[in-house]
Amino acid sequence: MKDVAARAGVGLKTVSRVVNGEPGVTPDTERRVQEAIESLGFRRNDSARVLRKGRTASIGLVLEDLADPFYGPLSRAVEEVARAHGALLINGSSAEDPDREQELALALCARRVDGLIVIPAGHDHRYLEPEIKAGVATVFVDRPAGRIEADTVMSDSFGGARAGVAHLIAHGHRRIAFIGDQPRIHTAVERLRGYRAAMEDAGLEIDDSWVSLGSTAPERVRDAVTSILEAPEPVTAVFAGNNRVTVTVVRLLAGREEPVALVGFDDIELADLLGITVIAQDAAALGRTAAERLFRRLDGVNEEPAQVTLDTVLIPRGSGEIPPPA
Amino acid sequence: MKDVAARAGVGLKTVSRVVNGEPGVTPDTERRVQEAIESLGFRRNDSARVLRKGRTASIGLVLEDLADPFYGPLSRAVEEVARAHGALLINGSSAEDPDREQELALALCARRVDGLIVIPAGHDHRYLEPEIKAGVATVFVDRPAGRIEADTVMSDSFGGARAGVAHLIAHGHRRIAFIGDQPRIHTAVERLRGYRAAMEDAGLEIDDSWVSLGSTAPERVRDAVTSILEAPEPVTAVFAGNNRVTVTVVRLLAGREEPVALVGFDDIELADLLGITVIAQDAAALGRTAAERLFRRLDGVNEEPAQVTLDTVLIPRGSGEIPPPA
DNA sequence: CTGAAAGCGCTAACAT
DNA sequence: ATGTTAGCGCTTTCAG
Repeated sequence: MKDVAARAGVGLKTVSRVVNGEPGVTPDTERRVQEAIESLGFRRNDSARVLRKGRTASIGLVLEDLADPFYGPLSRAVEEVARAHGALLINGSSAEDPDREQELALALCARRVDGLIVIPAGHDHRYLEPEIKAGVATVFVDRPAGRIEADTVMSDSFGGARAGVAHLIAHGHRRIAFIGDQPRIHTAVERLRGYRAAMEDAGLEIDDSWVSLGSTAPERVRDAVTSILEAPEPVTAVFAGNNRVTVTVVRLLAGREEPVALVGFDDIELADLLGITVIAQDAAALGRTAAERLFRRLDGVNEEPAQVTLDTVLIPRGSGEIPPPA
Repeated sequence: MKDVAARAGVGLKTVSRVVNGEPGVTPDTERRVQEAIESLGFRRNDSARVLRKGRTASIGLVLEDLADPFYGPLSRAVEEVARAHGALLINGSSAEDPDREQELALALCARRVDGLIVIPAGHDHRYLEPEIKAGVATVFVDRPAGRIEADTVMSDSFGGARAGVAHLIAHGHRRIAFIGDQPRIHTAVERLRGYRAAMEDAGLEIDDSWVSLGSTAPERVRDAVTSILEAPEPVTAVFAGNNRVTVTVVRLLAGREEPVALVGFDDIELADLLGITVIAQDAAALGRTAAERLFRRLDGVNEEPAQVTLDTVLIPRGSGEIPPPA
């Protein structure tokens, strides 16, 4: 910038004005400055600008796994909103590890992102308190924040699971398994709660052996489902707690003789062709809503932290409408 | 930091040393400084650090669509490598728009990312020349750079498509359609070239009506496939140019009486269950290789820009082994 | 309309 | 082992 000023024969501030499109520069000087910029290949150093202005025009997104198809549309929606506000997106995966989540979130804060969208892996977010106090707008998505008050945007896991299980019950099932993610994950527990509620609504007893929470690794899910289906009095239907579980269960059921009904939480690509009935949540809406909340805060709106819950939709495609064997 | 120094009763540099884990500080003073840091809730401002050090410990990733499942594993692999090098990932989608690609890439450069990984949307990357000269390590992935010399990591689109089409021919097909992405996309053209080569290898003539390049929007693909299949002498097999095309074609073929063979470029989740034969590329390896190259450059290795090509794998699952009607 | 000087928070280089 | 000084490249403030 100094060089540009020298070359154009003007003061530093004038260059700054031109670069930022501020008023108060003669068209003529502006042209000279532009020429100098071109010929020097100058490009403003945003780091310095940030240091001075205090705002980075970037937001951080901490998610669980960049490669999980569920987060694709979510990230994209966040990006879209960020872009509309002239902000860039910095993101990383926590891999479901609370320490890594914290490390990432704090690294983003050290970069002075203006805001933070977090899909929590851990249950204690007090480490973010100083940052939030220091002005980093923060919104939690998909799962609630732990031990702090903060904006949260989630899907209705409880209601969705309840509706899904009720659907199976309506189709005649009485013995229904629930295979979910690890119990430390909030949505897993909520969905299990929904399952229990639906069973209770119908006056059905749950056998403990029908319920299995744990890693979504294919082997674990396979073992769980197999042992449930191979019991003396096997279940006739399975409710799968999320997209990864569903995929594994579908593979498993495909190899069996007797049909087993299935409803899965989360929609999956090509689920229509495979006839998989699902409870779909709108990942893009989740991201969009969170990002919009974030930028509203950045624009100075000062409301109480709120919990927003988005509805899920039951999409019947066949697997959930299979009746129990006669 | 100043405040911390004051509170701990030490000099500025001592605090800096503690914060950065540099040697030359008594355990005792270190403790005092740590206490001051804690009680003040201090966190280093990386913007200032960047300004001073010239390195941001962050890299930019410009891809085409954050939500495309193909880019999930790729981004994740890049993130993994970045993380191993202590760098953060800033990313954005070009939405296949060259102007947006440029805007994004330059915005990232203005943030002074150390390196840039670009999945090109455009064909002229001379706009990056000053940046590269200024030291921004740059690697192109999935498609080649336009009008500049640069590292490039790609899958073998030509060879993959050729093998896929040869597979169909080996199963008896003579009339094979090619449905691909827009002709301005390098991989689309390469795959078409592979198709032509395989046909020529087998001494087969191609009817122009069998080939259709264009948007991957479901409507466009549907129209293209329908018109090809409804011709007087329809094709007996389809080669789909990428994951999005494949998905639409599968949906379409599912609704038909007479079986049509299909091989698709790119693997898809659940393709195994649907029995879709594909040419799989290793998206994670693409990202990993690119990122590793990038960091090798950042570590000062100075080699000539190279073009790396990764092999694809044919995965037979049924759809590609359907023989033509007798 | 334009410019000079101060300083954002940090680190490198050089004292002490 | 610790402190002091200068300056990274920009914007803000205030003076011309």
